[in-house]
Amino acid sequence: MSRRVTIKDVAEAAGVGVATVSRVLSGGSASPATRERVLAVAAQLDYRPSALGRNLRQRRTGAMGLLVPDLTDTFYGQLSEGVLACARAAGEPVVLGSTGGDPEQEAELIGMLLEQSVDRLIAVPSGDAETWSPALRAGMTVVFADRLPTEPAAEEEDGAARAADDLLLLDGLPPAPRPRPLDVPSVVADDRAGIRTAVRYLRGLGHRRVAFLGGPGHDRRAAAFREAVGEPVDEELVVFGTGSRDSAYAAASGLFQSRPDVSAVIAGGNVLGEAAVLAARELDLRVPRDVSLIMYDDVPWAELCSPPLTVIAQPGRDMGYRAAELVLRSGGRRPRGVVLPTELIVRGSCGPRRSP
Amino acid sequence: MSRRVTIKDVAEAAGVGVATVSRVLSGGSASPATRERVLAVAAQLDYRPSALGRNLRQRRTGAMGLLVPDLTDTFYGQLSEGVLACARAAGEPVVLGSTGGDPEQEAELIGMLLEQSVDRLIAVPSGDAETWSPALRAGMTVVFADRLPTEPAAEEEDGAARAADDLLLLDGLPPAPRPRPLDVPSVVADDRAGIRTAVRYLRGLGHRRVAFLGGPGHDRRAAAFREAVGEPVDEELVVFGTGSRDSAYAAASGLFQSRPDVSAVIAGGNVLGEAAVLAARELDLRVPRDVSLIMYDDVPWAELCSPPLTVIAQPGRDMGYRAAELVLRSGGRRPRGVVLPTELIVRGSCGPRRSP
DNA sequence: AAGCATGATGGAATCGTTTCCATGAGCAGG
DNA sequence: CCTGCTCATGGAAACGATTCCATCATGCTT
Repeated sequence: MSRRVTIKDVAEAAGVGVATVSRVLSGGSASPATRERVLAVAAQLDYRPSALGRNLRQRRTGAMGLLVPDLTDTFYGQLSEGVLACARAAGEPVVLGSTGGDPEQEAELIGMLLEQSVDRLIAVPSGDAETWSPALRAGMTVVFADRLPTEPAAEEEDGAARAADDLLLLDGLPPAPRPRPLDVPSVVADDRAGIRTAVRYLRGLGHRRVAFLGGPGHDRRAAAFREAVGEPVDEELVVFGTGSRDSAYAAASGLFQSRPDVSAVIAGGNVLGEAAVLAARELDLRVPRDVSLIMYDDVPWAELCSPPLTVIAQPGRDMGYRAAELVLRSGGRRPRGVVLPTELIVRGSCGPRRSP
Repeated sequence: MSRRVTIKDVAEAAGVGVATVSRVLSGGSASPATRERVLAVAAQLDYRPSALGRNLRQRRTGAMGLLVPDLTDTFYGQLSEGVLACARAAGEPVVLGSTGGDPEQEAELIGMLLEQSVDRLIAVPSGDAETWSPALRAGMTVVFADRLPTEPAAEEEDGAARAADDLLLLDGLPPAPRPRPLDVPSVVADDRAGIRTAVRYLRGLGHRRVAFLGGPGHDRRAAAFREAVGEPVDEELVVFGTGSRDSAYAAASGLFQSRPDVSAVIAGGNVLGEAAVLAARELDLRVPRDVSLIMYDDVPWAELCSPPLTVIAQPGRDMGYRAAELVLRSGGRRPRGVVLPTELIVRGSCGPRRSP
């Protein structure tokens, strides 16, 4: 097989120095005549610059990293598509990793990216600030999407509303700046508004016992839930799975069995929603007759369900795209956080509370 | 910020040459004393070898490429998870691209991977042999998953059964070897068996007019369908969408409207299945009373549908994992093609044909 | 004891690009 | 006509690893 065509070959064939070829190809200054000749020769030789040489010289990979918990989760599929779209537009490759929601795997993947000199990363974080400090210390430009790292046991200041507070609302006034543990931009959904709308909607249907079914990384949503419910919430009504489908199912099933008085459930993610539907069916609870259900993520199959699922839609694709934009525009000032709006899409999985 | 620790730093700190450090770190020979000292110094300095230098020297990226049509499609999410799992086990990064099912984008992404010197690629191909020849000419190790590239208008030899023929059946005798246009290993599902089982099952329920609803890359499945049906099949009953959800919906809706006599449909992928359910509902066709439905891919939400969908399950995750294994074991002899078994999972979307 | 084999070791070349710097040509102003 | 400036240009260094090869020490054989 023939050797790869290098810049040197082009230089020789065009009768110029390698420096000139490099300049022409990367838009530096050169006389029109030379430029044309070099371009012609390069095209004729089918020369493709090797990213390897460039990367080494510039001490960085062009690539951006992408870390998601699970590609099987449609929402992360959407988010990834957004990132990929933006990356393609920018001509950058994307190095993908799936953490399985496990901080340890996440840390390992971060190490791998570091070794690859990937210096831009979009992540749906699973670990805490400690997991992320190596990346930040190494000077990586990180943007979090969908979630923020769990805060390392910070003393509560004023309760639930805290975590969501210090983000620049997309179309609101910037709230008083308060230092965050990690100074990393993020792109997340407006969980407070989303959950509030959902809770109000359920309240309007007469539901008093509303439960929240969450997974890893849904702390902010749970907090928003507590806040929206207002009165001190029965903590038995906030249950968490660990991320796997099995554990989500167990959590949902456990909730339904231990608390038959809940008449409505908000699921913090589509995997949880799926589990809730399955668990309800298994326990002969009819949706929405016996229990109303609202789930996060407007995945395509929400409409196929029986009944079609009422959802809190968050723009997964946009989220990925904007996160990628943010990570690309690493120079200059950029907003600390972007909050994307959610939308309650009412379908058929919620009904009025039946009087017991 | 402090400079990156290089192999030279380690060498100096340990009082040895860089060559020795390199040898120690990559398992070459060295005296126990030196080895220990180097290791200690490296650990203390928190030295991480840069992939950049290594890659340039070895003229290849460690990374493996992964090209799928659409991450929003749960099946490709599963497949990707499989690839990622294997890659992680091998300690290799994965560069991801989403082609949108568009040969042009695919070609572009191949070019990008070539530029990155990614020399191992797992792909769900969208283009034909011509799209793929640059990659192969450049010496890339390619493994196709889920599909084979569309054959460039080869003259038919013996009709439908052809494409599926020259693959080494996983647990069968190797059929007579016949040259294929592209000599690329592949991992695909046993579509012939899968479709045959599905068709027989529907036949058993009394259905005579069975239609096939396909998308891009489902040619082999369509061929298997024609073969399974046996008698020369009404070509109006084999309809194709172009890959988008809209086009899938249009195809399904068109089929139902133009041919009210079809009593059962086999969808070649979960996006098509979804479209079929939606279209049927829109046209007030009840599943399975008015029309029976079998769809490819046992995605989690198949069970949530109303009624739960009978599916042809193919092991997406395994498919990805095995493809990755194949691409890693690029040295030595490896099977030309691996065919993974499918399984008909009967749920509730098929019923007996109603006498008209 | 001399010669030879073996194994550890370090210097230097190499990979393909970008970029710094020196050089030389061309041109305008004095 | 000379000086100084601009601009195109090419040589060479740098990036950080691997790997070839020469060197040297050690131990064993004859």
